[in-house]
Amino acid sequence: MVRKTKENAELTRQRIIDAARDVFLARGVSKSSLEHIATQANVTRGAVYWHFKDKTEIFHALRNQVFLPLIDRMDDTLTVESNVDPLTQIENSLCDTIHALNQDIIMRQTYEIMMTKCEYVDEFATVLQEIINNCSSITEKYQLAYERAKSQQILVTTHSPKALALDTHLFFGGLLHMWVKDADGSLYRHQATELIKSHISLRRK
Amino acid sequence: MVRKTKENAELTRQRIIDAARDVFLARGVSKSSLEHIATQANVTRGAVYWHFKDKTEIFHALRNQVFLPLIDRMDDTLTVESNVDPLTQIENSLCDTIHALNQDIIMRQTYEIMMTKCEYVDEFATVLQEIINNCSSITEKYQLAYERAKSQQILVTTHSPKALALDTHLFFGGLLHMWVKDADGSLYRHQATELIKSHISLRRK
DNA sequence: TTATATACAAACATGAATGTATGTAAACAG
DNA sequence: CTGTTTACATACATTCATGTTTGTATATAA
Repeated sequence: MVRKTKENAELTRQRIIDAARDVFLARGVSKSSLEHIATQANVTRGAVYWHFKDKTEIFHALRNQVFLPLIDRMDDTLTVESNVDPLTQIENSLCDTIHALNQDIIMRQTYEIMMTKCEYVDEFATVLQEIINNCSSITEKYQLAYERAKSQQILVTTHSPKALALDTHLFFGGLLHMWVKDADGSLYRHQATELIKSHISLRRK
Repeated sequence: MVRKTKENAELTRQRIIDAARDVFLARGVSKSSLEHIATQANVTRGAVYWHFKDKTEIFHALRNQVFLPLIDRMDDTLTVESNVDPLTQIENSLCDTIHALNQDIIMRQTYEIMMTKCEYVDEFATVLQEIINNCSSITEKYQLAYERAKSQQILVTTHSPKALALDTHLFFGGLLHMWVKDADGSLYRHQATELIKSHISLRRK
């Protein structure tokens, strides 16, 4: 009953990734065995080992499916020439991410895994560096936007675009962490966009 | 060669906790076996099981040794009647925490374990709730301080103390996360206090 | 001084998880 | 139509972690 067609094989590969997300979320990455994942995907470990070298490879596939598109998206809202002012651009970028988290279960679960169900040691330690690098590039985008805002004279004059960019990035990083941990939504999720707007309006002249 | 005196036993207990911190940091909590911890502490698993029920109990002992004093300390800087203005009080509270992180290896390592080397599932899931609760109470302290600042008319008038408190808390949460991840210190650690001062000065009238 | 509880070490039993090796039916190429 | 490769399932070997049990020397209480 084996030897599926190519498309069918790709489908089981995706099923394994989806299963891994569920299992990682429920048991944490390190306590998830490949047997758990295989069972959840209705296959055996044989199939898992056929498609992936080990758990780490599944983890990266899982992560990339969500984060690679996301980075592109943030770039879009921030760098594209648009008719909205730069401060609104930043605001939109942040709100857009929150909106995406609200809509997309997969994205939500993936974030939760990365932030509270994974230990960044050994083979996962490199991910931390990737995260740092991403943060730096995002902060630069913020800074550029704030500089545009400054030249348009809609920005407070007391602070440098760089300092404001870092502050915004740290604020949003913190918000994401609390958003994820606030599972019932009562503390942060329900007012996330308001917090963002408030944050941005604080630096509008 | 066994049966130490009471003080001596308490000493090995502490040695086990210290060993666990090292091992957790290097291998992550779930991949740390009690054998690893015992070896690092120069005892056998027998000693570990004598002092602790299981790994979870070591984890909590580890955590409490750092976080219980820390919470008290934050309360002190924020609530004590002092001669500095409330905005400076908040600033000092944040800077004080950063300063403590810089000075205290144990605190630094414990933070790192909690933020990047632990999976919050099963028995650790309750810790997440504790974290949320702590966050809420800290945010309240910020809010009270901002309200005092408002009544002293040193606060920007455009934003509510509550919104500012949340923004500050999210900023600082984000900063702590990046501080911990920025192991070589080049990106966030070296300018942490400046970022805090900049953050606070943004809301000074 | 002796009995008992303490503070461990050492041995044992069990259960999992991993990686690999082997088997196999069906897709696909020629 | 047939050989080969694909996409898995199954079986095997090994390692490792856990919890418990038992042993034991010594501090300590009575």
